[in-house]
This record gives sequence, C-alpha cells and structure tokens, in this order.
Amino acid sequence: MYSKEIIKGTLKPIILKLLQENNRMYGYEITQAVKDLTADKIKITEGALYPLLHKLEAEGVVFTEKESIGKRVRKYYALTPSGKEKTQELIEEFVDFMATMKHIFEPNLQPGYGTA
Amino acid sequence: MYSKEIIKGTLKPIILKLLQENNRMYGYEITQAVKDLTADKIKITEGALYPLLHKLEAEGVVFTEKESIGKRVRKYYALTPSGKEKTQELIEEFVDFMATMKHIFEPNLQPGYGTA
DNA sequence: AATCTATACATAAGACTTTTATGTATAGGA
DNA sequence: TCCTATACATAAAAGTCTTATGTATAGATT
Repeated sequence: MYSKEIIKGTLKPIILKLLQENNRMYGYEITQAVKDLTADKIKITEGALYPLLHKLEAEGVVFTEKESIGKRVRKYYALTPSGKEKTQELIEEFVDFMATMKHIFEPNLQPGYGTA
Repeated sequence: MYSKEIIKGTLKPIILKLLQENNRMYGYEITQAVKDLTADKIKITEGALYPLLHKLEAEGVVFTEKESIGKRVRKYYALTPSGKEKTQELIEEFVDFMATMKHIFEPNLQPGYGTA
C-alpha cells in the first residue's frame, strides 16, 4: 500500500482507463479491479470513488444503467461517445506524463528505450 | 504543459529528487530545472513551491543557507541527513508506483522489460 | 439463531495540496 | 524608460482525497 500523497491525481485516469477497456463496470467492481491489478498496492476508497463517478456522469463523460441482482441494485458505468474521446486524450496525456516522470527519476536511461 | 490535475502529488517527489542529485538548490533554480528537464511540460508555481519548501524545513527534511548575490538574497535548500533517508525511501516508493501505473496503462508489455 | 464478512450503494466533514492572485525588490536588456 | 528575468513570499480559493458514518442484502461461520 502506497502512502496516500503519492496516489493523488491518478484516480480519474485509472477509472477512465478501466472503463475504456471493460466497456462497463460498477463501482465496487472498480475497487476490486484496482486492488487485483496492483496487488493491493492501490486501494480506491468509496469516499473518493462515488463522488467522482457522479461528477463524471454530470459532465457527460459516463452514463449509467441500473441492474437488479436479487434485491440489490448495481449501477453500471460506461463511457459516452464524447467520454471516449476525452478518455483517449487524457490517457495519452497521462502516458506522456509518466514518460516525463521516468525521465526525471531515471535519468541514466537512453531516450527511446522503454517507450518504443 | 500538462493539465493541472495530472501533476497533483508529484511536486514533493520531484523537488526531493532534484535536491538528492544537486546537493543544494534555491527555489527559483528548482522551477527552472523542472522547466528544462521537462521541456516546459511541467511548470512549478511559486505559490506551491515556497510553502512546500518551508514545510520541509519545518519538518527537518531540508535546511537552508542564505547567500547574497549583489543586493539580492538567495536561499539555498539542502537535505539533512535524516532528510536524505526519507528522500531515498520516498523516491523508491515513487519509482515502484510508476511501475505499477505503467502496468495499468500499458498492460501489453512483458513484465521485466523497462524496469531492469 | 447470531455474528461476521463481503457486496453495494451513498454522503459529509475535514485534511491536504495546489492554483490563482498579489506583493516586494533587484538586475539586465531593449 | 520600460519590460523581462531573477528571487523571495503570502493568502484566499479551488479542488481532491481521507476518514467517518450510514443503509441494506447475501453468504459463511459459529
């Protein structure tokens, strides 16, 4: 588990990346997927996740479908067409950003390797 | 220039990494170093930088030396012994974190390459 | 039958980080 | 003389995330 400060700013890119790959997901599923993908190093808290999903819906980036599982209701989130565009842009920016960070933190590597 | 949200949480690791490599630096020098290292993609604002430096000093991570350049005064920052330890730990955590992020955002790469 | 854990949603107060705006002052170039 | 660069600093506001709390169903264990 990473210290909290380090994860700042990555929640939105992570969620959108998952939605880009999985077509549709519900909130709890997202928290589990991140836990699994990162071997428990990143745990998304509900207090951060749900407000962000609601905000993305209000912005038209995602839309929702409710589905009943027994007596419980699941709320699935999926990208809208414009959301897909924005997501693609954001992810490209994020990947570029990570390459820049890598350049700062591993300055001995030859440019070109690792990103090709 | 990246959108602001993306850079969140990286300011402290960046500053400490620079101080680890450069022995001592002053505030303005840090802003320029980051601009140069990232081809203007990341610009550290003074409103974020100076309060953080003051906080790091209050925590005993860095110490300062004032130096007069003509009539102006420069304030150099350098890592304390305990600050060096904390910095090393933070940077290792950050590098690990970046590898985890890379795993999420570039899932097709074979593990082992790029980090070896 | 009762209790614990997992699933599944949600909100609200507070902490923390960063942006935006503003201020002061010296130095150098146009 | 004026503009830009150098060099520090603070303070209000915005924004993000943590921590805490709440509700409820479902399944497993005691």
